[in-house]
Amino acid sequence: MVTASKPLRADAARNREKLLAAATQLFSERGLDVPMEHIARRAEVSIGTLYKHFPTREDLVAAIFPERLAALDVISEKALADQDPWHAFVVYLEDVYALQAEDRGLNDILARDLPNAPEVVSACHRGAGHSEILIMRAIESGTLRADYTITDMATLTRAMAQVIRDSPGEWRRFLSIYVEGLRAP
Amino acid sequence: MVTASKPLRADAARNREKLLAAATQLFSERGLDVPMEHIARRAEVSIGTLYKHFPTREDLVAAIFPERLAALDVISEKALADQDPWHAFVVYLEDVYALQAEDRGLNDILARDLPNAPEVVSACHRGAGHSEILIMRAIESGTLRADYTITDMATLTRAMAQVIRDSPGEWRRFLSIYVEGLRAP
DNA sequence: ACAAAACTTGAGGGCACCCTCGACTTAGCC
DNA sequence: GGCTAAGTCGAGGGTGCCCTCAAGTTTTGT
Repeated sequence: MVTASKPLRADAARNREKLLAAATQLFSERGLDVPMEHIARRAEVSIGTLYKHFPTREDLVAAIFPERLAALDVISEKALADQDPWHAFVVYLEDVYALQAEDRGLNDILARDLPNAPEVVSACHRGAGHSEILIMRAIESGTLRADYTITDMATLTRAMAQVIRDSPGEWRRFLSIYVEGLRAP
Repeated sequence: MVTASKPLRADAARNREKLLAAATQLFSERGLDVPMEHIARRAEVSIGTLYKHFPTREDLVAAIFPERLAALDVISEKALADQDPWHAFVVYLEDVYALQAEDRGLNDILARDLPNAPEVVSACHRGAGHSEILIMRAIESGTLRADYTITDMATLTRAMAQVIRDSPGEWRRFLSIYVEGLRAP
C-alpha cells in the first residue's frame, strides 16, 4: 500500500512529515476539528502548502489514523486469545476506551459518523467484527446477557466518547457500572 | 418575579412574544446553538429587534427555560412520593431522560456547562437536591449500590445527552442496562 | 392631530474559519 | 551555471455567524 507513485522532492517530503507530525499531535490533543491554519502553523509551513499535500481534512485523517487504529487490532487479538470469555470481553472494553481516552482525535473518529477514508472504515469494520465475536463468546458462556448486540456496543462507544471528553477522570467508573449491568441474570 | 418595571409598548410586547415562541420552538428542535438570525427570521422580526429584547443568547435561555425546568420538579415530586425507593429512583431516571429526549435545548442545558441564568441554575440545584434524596433513600433501602453518588448521576446525564442526540431510539435500552449495573450486590 | 418617546430595521463591521491561485523560490538534472 | 518542473507562499475571496447603530416608523399621551 506504499504508493510510491512519484518520488517527492526533498523539501516536499520534509514538509509532508512536518505536517503529519503537527496534525498527529493536534488531532490527538484537540480533536479532529482543529483549524487547518493551526496545523500549518505548528508545522511551520504555509496554509497553501498544507492544502497542496492534503487537499482535505479527510486526507490528513486518512494518512494518520490507520496506524493509530492498528492499536485496536492489538487489543482485539489480546482479547481473542483470552480463555475466559467474560474477562476477555470486559478487558476488551476497558482497553478500547483507554485508547480512546488517550487520543481526542481517535475519540472523535469512534464517536461521530466516521470519515470516509477506506482504511479507517475498514479498521472500524474489523473492530466491529472482533467485538461481535467477543460478544458471542461471552453470551455462549452464559456470562453476558443474551440479548446484547453490537448496536448496544456502538451506543456505548458514543456514550463513552462523551464521558471521556467531559469527565476524563470518571470513565472507568462509569464503564464498570455499565458492565455490571451486562452480566447475565 | 414578574418584573413589570416598564410596561412595553403594544408592538414591542407582541414582538417579544413572537420571539419567545420562535426561540422556544427552535431551541427545542435544534438545540441551544441555533443562529440568532434563524430565531429572528422565524419570529418575523429583524435581528436588531431580537437583540433589543434579548441582548444575549443567555437572556433568551433565561426567559424560556425556567418553565421547562419546572417539569423536573413535577418529576421529582412524583418520585419522592413513591413508597418504593428503588422504583422511585428508576422511574425518576426514566422520566428525566424522557424529558431530555423531547427537548434538544433542555438536553443541551443538562449536558454542557450550564448557562448562568440564576433561575436555570437554581432549578438544576433543586434537581440535584432531589436526586440526592432519591439516591440516599435507595441506598438505605439496600437496593442501590452503596457507593453511588450524585457525581455518578451527573456523568450519566452527560452520557445520556449524547446517546439521546445520536441514537434517540436507543436511550431507554442503554439506560436500562446501566440501571441493572446499579443494583446493590 | 402632533410631538416625543419607544421601537424596528437592515446594512455593515468584526471575527474565525474555509480554500484558491498567481507570483515567487528551490531542488535536481544537464 | 542555468533551466525547468516541482514546490512554497500568503494575500484575499467566500461563508456563516456575531452584534451595533443611525435612520426610519409606530405608538401613545395630550
